Amino acid sequence: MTSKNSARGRPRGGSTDKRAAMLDGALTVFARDGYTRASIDTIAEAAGVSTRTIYNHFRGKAELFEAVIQASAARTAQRQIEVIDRHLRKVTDLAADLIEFGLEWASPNAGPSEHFALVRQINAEAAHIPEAAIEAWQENGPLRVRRELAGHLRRLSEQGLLRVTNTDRAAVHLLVLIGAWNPSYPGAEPSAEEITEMVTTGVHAFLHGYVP
Amino acid sequence: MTSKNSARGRPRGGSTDKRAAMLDGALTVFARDGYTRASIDTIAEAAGVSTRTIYNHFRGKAELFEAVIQASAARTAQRQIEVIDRHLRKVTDLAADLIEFGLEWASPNAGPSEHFALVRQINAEAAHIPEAAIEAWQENGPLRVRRELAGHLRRLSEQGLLRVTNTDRAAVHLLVLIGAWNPSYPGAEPSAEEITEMVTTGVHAFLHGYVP
DNA sequence: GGTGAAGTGCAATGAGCGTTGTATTTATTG
DNA sequence: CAATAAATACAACGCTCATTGCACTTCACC
Repeated sequence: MTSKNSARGRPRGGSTDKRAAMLDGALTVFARDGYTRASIDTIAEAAGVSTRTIYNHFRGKAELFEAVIQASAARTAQRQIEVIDRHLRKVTDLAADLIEFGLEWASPNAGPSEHFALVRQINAEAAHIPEAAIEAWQENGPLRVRRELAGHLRRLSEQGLLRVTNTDRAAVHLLVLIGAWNPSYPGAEPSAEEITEMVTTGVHAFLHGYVP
Repeated sequence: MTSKNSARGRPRGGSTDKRAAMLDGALTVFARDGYTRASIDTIAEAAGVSTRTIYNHFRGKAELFEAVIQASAARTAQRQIEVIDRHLRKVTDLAADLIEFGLEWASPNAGPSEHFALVRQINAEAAHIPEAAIEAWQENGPLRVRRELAGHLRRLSEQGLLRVTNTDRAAVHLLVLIGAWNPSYPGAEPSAEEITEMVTTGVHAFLHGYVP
């Protein structure tokens, strides 16, 4: 959401939601331009704050970047876990429920697409990010989500609906299958029909495989 | 150094393998540091040439980057297609052959790991690369490889060993399954045992799925 | 041996950017 | 209203880096 100060005026004075605005603006710029290309001036403008305020809240660009990573990962993981629980808590028709889950999972409104652009930046920049920050991000983000999904798969397996030995591996397989679409070029967003086709074929492959 | 004269247009004064050296060095630096962070001086040092020579061969940093992308994609696609054909031309035991294919596919000696680091850089930088360059890369690289794999899957389907309706989709599914491992953090290379487990479970999921 | 293109070393230019200091302005609080 | 903390505008420093020009060297080939 945009803060009370975003468009044209000059925000002044003491308010503490500046931090959220800075994290939001920095997410936008870091996701689009990457760490090195993103400039503090651009981030400050996107956040509606002055560059000096950024340095009053964070020790520097690197610390801001790590804060953005943690914040975006936590928020996205939260939303993704909600999607997982909503569709897999009570399963009546396994294939249908998995497809509905996949559709909401792959639809862009589930999580901000900026977050996934940021993930691409992290994957590219991983060698220049402190290992502790990477591990914290993995733990509070992808790994946490994956464990949640793995738990549901284990339960479904105990109910006899699935045959899973390695639940973590199965969770990874399901996630990559419902997210596997052929991009004409990176950055192109799939259409609604492409998402539907991707999810249905992915779920079908996850359930039955390709052997007759 | 070894002076190698090829039949291609030969320059008068110096040796022509300077260009290959520049592309190699630039690949190393671009893959590790990314486009923005990589400096021309670092690339020149890695290639064993002077910075001025780089500007005598390429109009600038951007053109060098695009040349590196095309060269690395073409070379890697060539090797990957060889791996595909070698293992899938004659299939005796489908599961065993797919596993052997996946093992060589996922082993780092198949293609230089620098190439995949470069791909991560491309995915992150895609918004700042001319669309024509992205499309050329896709066409001569990933899409070409994927079509080759899809052709084999179609043949196997016609032989009754597989049941594939959308061959391109199936190729994507196979590739993501044999490459789906849980990274503790990006950049960590999987061990030989982890690769084996990843490939075998991936092939098994591709063939049979997770439903009893 | 001479020639000319390719390669090299050096220096300089110019722009962009992270970061900091300082004086000023605003909003909150007692 | 006064005091205080937060936010801002402005300017400056220092550094990195892409790019270019120029003189010089090297090497293949006539």
